[in-house]
Amino acid sequence: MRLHAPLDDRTAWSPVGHCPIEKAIAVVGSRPAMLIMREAHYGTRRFDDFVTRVGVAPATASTHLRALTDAGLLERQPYQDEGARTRDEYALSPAGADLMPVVIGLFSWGMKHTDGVDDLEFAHVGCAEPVDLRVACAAGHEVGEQDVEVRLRRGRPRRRVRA
Amino acid sequence: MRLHAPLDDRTAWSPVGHCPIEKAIAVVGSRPAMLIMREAHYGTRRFDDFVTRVGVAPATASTHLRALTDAGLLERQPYQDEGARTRDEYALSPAGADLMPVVIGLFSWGMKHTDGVDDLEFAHVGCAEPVDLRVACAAGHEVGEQDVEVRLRRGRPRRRVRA
DNA sequence: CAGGATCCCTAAGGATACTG
DNA sequence: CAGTATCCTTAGGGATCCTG
Repeated sequence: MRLHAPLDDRTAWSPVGHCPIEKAIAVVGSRPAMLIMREAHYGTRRFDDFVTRVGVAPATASTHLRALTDAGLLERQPYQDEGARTRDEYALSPAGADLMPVVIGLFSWGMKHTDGVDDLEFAHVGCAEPVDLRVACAAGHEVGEQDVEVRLRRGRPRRRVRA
Repeated sequence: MRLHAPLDDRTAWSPVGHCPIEKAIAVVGSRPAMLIMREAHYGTRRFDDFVTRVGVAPATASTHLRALTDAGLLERQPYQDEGARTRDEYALSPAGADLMPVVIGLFSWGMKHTDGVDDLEFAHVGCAEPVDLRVACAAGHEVGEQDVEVRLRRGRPRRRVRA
């Protein structure tokens, strides 16, 4: 990976404060937040399940579930078990689902580069073949670390998403 | 995303403690660590550049550069400017380069779902087309959040990487 | 320039207990 | 079950100063 001119002039340009990675980290950069998102991707929706399966204190779960909901990654949805009052569960929003590549990326990296007892993998439900991430350009070329550069976006500025 | 049987029995199975994502987070889960890895991908190699461009205190940079080196994501390489003594710089190791999908994933998510002034994108050096992540199976099918499941790996256990 | 050592300080998270 | 409230503890990180 490299930086395209004029970004490669690092005396003039620094990502500090205006980097999308920093902003993403501000939302899902903590351990509880990321693990809650993992669980949400695994289909977990209820408070107590998050507490148990993530392994955090209720207060921590509460804080982060709220923050992730406020940030738009989770959506509160009412449900009602028979004989019980209505409660809320936390479902993945579209923005939360968009985090899937990051979840898979961390998972794959951990499987490959850390030691452990895990023998897990992702699979395509349709054809049962293993699933992996690919980094590719719009022309379809698969690219490695050496073949990518960061550049200023051309043309019209991207559409702003209203909060 | 879903969990394949028997993993979907969450009373019997929990990822707590043996999840590759947890282990990945233990290494790059902090803000400074992830931003240092971002910088390493951008080509930054020298201590002071990390301090400046990540925006952390020297002590913090020192701590995390050491931890990332110990974890095998960075490699210390001696260099010598003319008239100065030899010093070390920190280069991306293969394991560090393997983190590229995560870096790109966080970047893309941040660009799409957070507000900001940034107009950056990744491009393929070869053909200048924009680069993005794709989630695909071995058969080549591109898959979305609904089409992925986590299952126990079949066949021979994966090769262990010696430390 | 490339760090190590110290101090300090705050925010994050665990434990526990309680409520609707 | 789904939280909230309170307390407590610690690790992370900033600031500052110092060294090779």
